[in-house]
Amino acid sequence: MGRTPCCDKANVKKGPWSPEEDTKLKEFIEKYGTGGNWIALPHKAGLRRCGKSCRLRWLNYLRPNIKHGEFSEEEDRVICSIFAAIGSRWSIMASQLPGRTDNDIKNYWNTKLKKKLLGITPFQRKPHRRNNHHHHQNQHFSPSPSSSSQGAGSESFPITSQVMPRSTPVISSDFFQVPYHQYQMKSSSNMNTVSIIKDLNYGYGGGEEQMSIHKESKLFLLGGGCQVETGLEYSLEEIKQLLISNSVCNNNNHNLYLDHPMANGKMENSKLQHAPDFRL
DNA sequence: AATGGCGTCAACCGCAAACAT
DNA sequence: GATGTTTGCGGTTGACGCCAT
Repeated sequence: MGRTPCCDKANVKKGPWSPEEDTKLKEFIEKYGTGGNWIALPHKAGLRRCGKSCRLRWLNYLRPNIKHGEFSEEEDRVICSIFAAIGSRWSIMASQLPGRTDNDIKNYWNTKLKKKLLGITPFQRKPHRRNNHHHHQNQHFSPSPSSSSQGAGSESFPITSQVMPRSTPVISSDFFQVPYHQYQMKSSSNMNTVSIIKDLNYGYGGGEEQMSIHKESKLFLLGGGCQVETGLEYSLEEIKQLLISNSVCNNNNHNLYLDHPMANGKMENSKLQHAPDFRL
């Protein structure tokens, strides 16, 4: 029994959206809303598109108040902070950055910010001009020599309050796989710190709360059955070191992952299964 | 001028969680 | 509680444009 397809793949259009399709989708949603059902929406709106595709187009591009163009240093900091704390949780980052989408942030991280942090200078090129129906999107990050390593070692990254609801036990990126339970991010009175609180209500029932921690990088707090709060302050230099060390692991085809009940059986996560044994 | 390499970004894919029945 | 459906997420891919040769 296979997975039921979300749409009739033979009859849906794929690839870039035309301005006409954009208009149709936008007008339909503005008029009727999504109706709580993306799967049915394209048919109602007269679009030959998969519901998922419509949703993505709306969320990443058409919905109001989407911010395109260069990221500010403040936004860089937020992204770095969250990445250092919990890894590639793009949607959480997006929730911290009004107008930014997870896709945007992911692209920005993968193409620019990561390199920027590692000291690779990716910004010599002039910004691209995209093709016709994407002309409106690119005001690329303009290279700013001062933005890459300025303040390294002394600056830390502020972040505002956010509860993080998801419970996937392993996160990954091409740089990292780091563990987390469910955490709450708190801003402290000192806006330059990020606090992450482990959610006590979230548990795997075993009482075995041991986790492997990247000690040097202040990556995570340990539970041991009680709530622990740790103020995390990441400097650019620390994040850079983190990237480098994980990059090394990555090059050796090792991934970092947690020593945790979910990782030791219950979890049938392909990422875990493929992760070679490399425990911190 | 031609073209191959590379960077960027929108969009797709597959998986797991959340929700509905 | 079991099963089916939809949504949300993160990783990956393909198309496109710029740049160097």
